Amino acid sequence: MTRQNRVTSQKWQGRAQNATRQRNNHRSDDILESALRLFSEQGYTAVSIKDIAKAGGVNSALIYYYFASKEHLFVEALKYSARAAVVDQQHSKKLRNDPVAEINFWFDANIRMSMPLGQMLRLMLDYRATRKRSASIERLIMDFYEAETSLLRAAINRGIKGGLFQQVDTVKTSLFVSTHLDGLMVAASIRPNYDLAAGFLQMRKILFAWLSYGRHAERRKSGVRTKLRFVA
Amino acid sequence: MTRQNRVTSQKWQGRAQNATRQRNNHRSDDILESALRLFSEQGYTAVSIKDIAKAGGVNSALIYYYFASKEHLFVEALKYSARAAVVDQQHSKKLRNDPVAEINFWFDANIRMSMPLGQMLRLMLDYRATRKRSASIERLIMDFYEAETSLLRAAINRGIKGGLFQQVDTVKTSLFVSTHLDGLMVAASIRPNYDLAAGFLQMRKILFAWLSYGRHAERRKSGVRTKLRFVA
DNA sequence: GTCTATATGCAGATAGAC
DNA sequence: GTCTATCTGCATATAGAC
Repeated sequence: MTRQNRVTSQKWQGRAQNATRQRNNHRSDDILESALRLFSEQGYTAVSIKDIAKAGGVNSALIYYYFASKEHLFVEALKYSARAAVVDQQHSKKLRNDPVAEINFWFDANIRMSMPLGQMLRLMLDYRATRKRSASIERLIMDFYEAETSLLRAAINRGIKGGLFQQVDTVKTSLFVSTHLDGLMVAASIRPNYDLAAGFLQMRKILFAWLSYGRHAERRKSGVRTKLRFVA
Repeated sequence: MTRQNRVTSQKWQGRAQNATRQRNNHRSDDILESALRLFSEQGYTAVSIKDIAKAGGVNSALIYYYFASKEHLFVEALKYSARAAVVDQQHSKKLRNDPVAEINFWFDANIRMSMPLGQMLRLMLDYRATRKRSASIERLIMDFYEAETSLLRAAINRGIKGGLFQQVDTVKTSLFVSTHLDGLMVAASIRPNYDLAAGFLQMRKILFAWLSYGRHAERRKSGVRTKLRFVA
């Protein structure tokens, strides 16, 4: 590693730490956003530094002032996309006593965030392709999927405890949904005219069927008539 | 298009037609297999012609004797992978009167073929990234997904007609499964230590729950006690 | 911080001997 | 059909003026 690499790397780490508290919208952000978009659209090797510079309206040499290398820029773009793709979990807290509404909210949030989610997925796939495993990125990926499913897992758990859902394995069930989300993203990327919204709807429908699978007989016996709000 | 391009292109088309009847294992097949493997592992732009030549044990110039360009080689590798990834549908015909067994067989076949399926998926994603839409490839992709789901759709249909399954939308349901398959493939590519077999099992479980959702009460009333072979 | 100019290497592709 | 040798251009990355 050259002297300049170390310097640039440290400088960036400093900026990254500040990024959360102060919203300094610098050229480096323009670069990151262009890089994220182009990398997710065309893949790492297909995109040149000059492409990114052009798209971001900056000089190509300036990229090397902010980032040590193309590789480094890619990693920072991946981190950037991870921050952008985390689904906002604030608004769902008021729904804590209604698991069905909470899960519906979670799906809506994922539909809204499908663009950054798809971008991040493509970058992660790209990352896996060429580059050797880095502990920090490995951690980033795991944390992302953990954040993605934690709300869902908690909501299902509350639903089970409240007697609304059957006793499913919450870890396996939320992993199932998370995997399907990945499937929706790639299907939307690959298949011509794939209806992403319909895909989400179908997933929700089948998930709720699964969660209440076997509950019908009981409900009928006990005379409880829960309205099935979630059936489309 | 230069003269050589046309010639090479025609020659290849000739070879491709013969490929089904006579198994002439030529250098061009070595090249295709190496190309498929490397493209699926590292992506189109990350792999050089010389990488492919080295992996296939041939001279890099020879690739241009068999293929007009790197682009052409990629497309042929995609076609090659599509042929390799089509799930064998012959053995399932004897199961025609047992939809559950047929669907279980279908899942097993997909697990067995997960490697070529994953390869093809990654190539298709790569194809979408840079290259402009080509009608023949567009067709290839649609045909592939049609072949993937047609057996499943037919089996579900028979299950419904036989009173085994509830009246689901067979198109939406099989699209759901197909989308989930994509999700399983990318999850296995991206996530560290992802358990692909467990993912398949969970999908199957939830699918069968969905297919018999609402049937329990009826069965209980009529006294029919179908053994739930499909529950793990 | 931002620019111009450029070093260096490797990629895709071709010519032509055998 | 298969090889060696090579052309051409573009990519990453750097030097250094302002």
